[in-house]
Amino acid sequence: MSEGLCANDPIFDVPPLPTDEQVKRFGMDGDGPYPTIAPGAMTWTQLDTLRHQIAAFSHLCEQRALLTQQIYEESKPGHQRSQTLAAIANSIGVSAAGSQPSYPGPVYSKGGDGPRGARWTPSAAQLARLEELFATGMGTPNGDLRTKITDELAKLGPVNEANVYNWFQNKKARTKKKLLEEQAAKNRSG
Amino acid sequence: MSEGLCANDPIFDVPPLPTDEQVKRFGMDGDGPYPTIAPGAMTWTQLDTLRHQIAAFSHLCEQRALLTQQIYEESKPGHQRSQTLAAIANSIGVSAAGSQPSYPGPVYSKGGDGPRGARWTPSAAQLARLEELFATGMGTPNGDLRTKITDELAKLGPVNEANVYNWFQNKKARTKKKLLEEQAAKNRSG
DNA sequence: GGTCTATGAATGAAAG
DNA sequence: CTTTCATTCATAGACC
Repeated sequence: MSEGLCANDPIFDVPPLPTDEQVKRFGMDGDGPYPTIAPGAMTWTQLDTLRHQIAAFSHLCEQRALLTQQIYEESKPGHQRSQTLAAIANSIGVSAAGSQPSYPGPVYSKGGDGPRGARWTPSAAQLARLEELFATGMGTPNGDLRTKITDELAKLGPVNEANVYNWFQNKKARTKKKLLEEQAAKNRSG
Repeated sequence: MSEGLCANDPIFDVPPLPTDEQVKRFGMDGDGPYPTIAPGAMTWTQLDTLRHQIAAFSHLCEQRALLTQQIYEESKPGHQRSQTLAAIANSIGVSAAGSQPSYPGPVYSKGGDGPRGARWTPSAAQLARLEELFATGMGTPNGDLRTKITDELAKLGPVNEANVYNWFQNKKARTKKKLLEEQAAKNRSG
């Protein structure tokens, strides 16, 4: 049951869910075919529903991806009908990793105002992955985790750890700020 | 912990997960902050990871839905490609047209339909007050001060905190830029 | 229909 | 983590 979980090659591992055998032995909350052992713990139905939920979202995402691609393709001038999975995968993920990461050399040490380096712009695929990770509730990653994420993103285009760090910092700060502003706005209106 | 589950109007209902209190009383599998009671049952980490995974899928689905809608709308009449489409496509990793934005687009309008999200235009009275505040040497206001200013300006017309924040940011940057240009011009001539 | 300019907004990076 | 800076994108309005 635990193999359908990581549809998207997650950064962190998902511990395997308990097997049916384990559940049978130790029980959920007794609403299933198995005996009650730990009342108050997650029930069998809940666990099963979670699995379904994930499967459903996964399926939805997949379908929407196909649909989106199809609509997009047909909206182009000389559109081609057929769209292979490989092509879709290509459009979503693998873009040619281009040139150098181009992290602006720290400017502080320079006496005058030297020209700053060009700033990093996440590729579409990189942004998608970052958003996904953020949606997951992940905070600013540090240490090995950040390195791991950077490595993964590097397969999708130029990037370095500082970029990843900054992105999460900014994302978090701006999400929070937006929240506070909304609260203030609510006070104003109501 | 149990409220974040059904972010996207799920296909089927999810029974509430056990509350933290329940978990505390009856325990998961001991990898969390709570005592082990039912070894073999789902662990705290597993539960949490499931929630995160669902959140991520949910986010992806949401973005893809927006994209689909945008593409559809813009396939009508002679609509020009909007920044919104590019931004969303960008965020979920679908490569938008041949145009390479090279810069992630902002999203003015959050919703798909309804009045197109128009950008704020300060009323004459608001602008006067803003200029007045800026003339006192005030920098970009934050926190309570920004809320206070926003409240005051709100009496003169529609405005929100982000508008105030942006106005000061832009005002400062462009004032500074103008100064530098004047100096440069002076150096050239003199 | 154009393009030009002023300006609101977004965001990576850096400073505090 | 919070605040600020620098740069860029995108749009409204003026004018042609």
